Amino acid sequence: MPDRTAAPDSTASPRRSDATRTAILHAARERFAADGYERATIRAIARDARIDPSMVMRYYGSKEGLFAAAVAVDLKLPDLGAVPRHEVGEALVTHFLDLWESNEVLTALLRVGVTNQAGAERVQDIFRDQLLPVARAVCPDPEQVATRAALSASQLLGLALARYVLRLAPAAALHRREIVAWLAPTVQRYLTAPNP
Amino acid sequence: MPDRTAAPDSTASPRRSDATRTAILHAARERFAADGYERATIRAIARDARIDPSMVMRYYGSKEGLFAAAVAVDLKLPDLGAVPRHEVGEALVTHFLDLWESNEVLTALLRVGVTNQAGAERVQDIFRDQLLPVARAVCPDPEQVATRAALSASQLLGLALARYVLRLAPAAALHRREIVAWLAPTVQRYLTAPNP
DNA sequence: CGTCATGGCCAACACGCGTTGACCACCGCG
DNA sequence: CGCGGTGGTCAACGCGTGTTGGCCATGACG
Repeated sequence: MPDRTAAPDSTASPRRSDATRTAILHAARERFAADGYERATIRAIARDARIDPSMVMRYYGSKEGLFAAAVAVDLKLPDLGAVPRHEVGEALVTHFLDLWESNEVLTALLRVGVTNQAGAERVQDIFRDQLLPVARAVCPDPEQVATRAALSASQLLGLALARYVLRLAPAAALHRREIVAWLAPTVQRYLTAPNP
Repeated sequence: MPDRTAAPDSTASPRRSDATRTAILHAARERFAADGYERATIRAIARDARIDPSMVMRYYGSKEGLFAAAVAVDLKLPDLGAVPRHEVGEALVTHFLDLWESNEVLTALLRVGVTNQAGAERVQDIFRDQLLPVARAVCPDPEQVATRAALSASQLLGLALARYVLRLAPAAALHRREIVAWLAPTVQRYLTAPNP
């Protein structure tokens, strides 16, 4: 039996069950995003995908396995080295806004990361493997890259938290361009300002 | 039966059970902070408090009632009107750092607020009743108070999220004075800068 | 046509949960 | 002394959970 827990892409013959697999993943992302890890039950996910709960176990092994497959996310961050230096803040903020609004996988990741140890580690991985390298391309002092990337992450995650998860009314009411106007200078300073 | 669900302080005769009540609240805050709402079981909280689970029900009615009692929090925010205008950012950041590090109740509130509807509403209440009025004392344009307070909250919550909940390594490693040095100008700008 | 892997459903298991109500021990007041 | 309220334990209930294994349909292939 080949390892079919990954996304049904790339090489090799497509199976008849690929539609079911993606339906499960889709429903899982929705439920994890809406309910968090514990309250997103396999039974509910299976109901959304119109299949039997035991199929989820067959294809993903366990609830943890399903979660891991559901939040395997590529942020597709732009190469900040190719962006004018004084626009990196704006580039990052707009990119993250696009991500949050196009895809519920980030909401799922954040919700689960807050409650679940495995989820938190997933967030740490993404920070280390995807955000850190991008920050490295733009930070002045290599020793400060981690700090500056973490500060940027704190502001970007904090806005997503207030806006998409906690739904603080004024944060949810902000227009996209307002968010960019306020946050871009902050991230810009965190990443490129010479000094604290 | 008088309403004894609140903290055992203020007027009226202290009961013999007050020690148990506070022990339950203490254990509840620890568990909610460490595990979130769903995984913080009444049984585990009772075990920590060395009593029977049914006592929790007697004193707090239900798990929801226990949570409400456990996260009734007063941020004790300083009067920003009495602070030099160019120091309000620093004052807020240091105050919040004190809060997060002295008291696990904020961690509990954040963890539960992310997973639980009632928890999210609690955070909204605190934002509206405690942070908004303080921001009003320092914001230039009254129409922008809510926006500016929400932006400040996003940065403060975001740092707490990265540092105390997700435990991103570089955010957890930051020294207190570094956090103040980086975040104070951000919050200062959100609250008092004339323009986006 | 037979056969066998594949996709899918159903029924059940063991477990932990929030919650309930019956029961006991003690202390203070009449 | 008696007795009622207060603080506390114990055992159980009903429910929903993740997970398991057995059974059926179907379609590709020899």
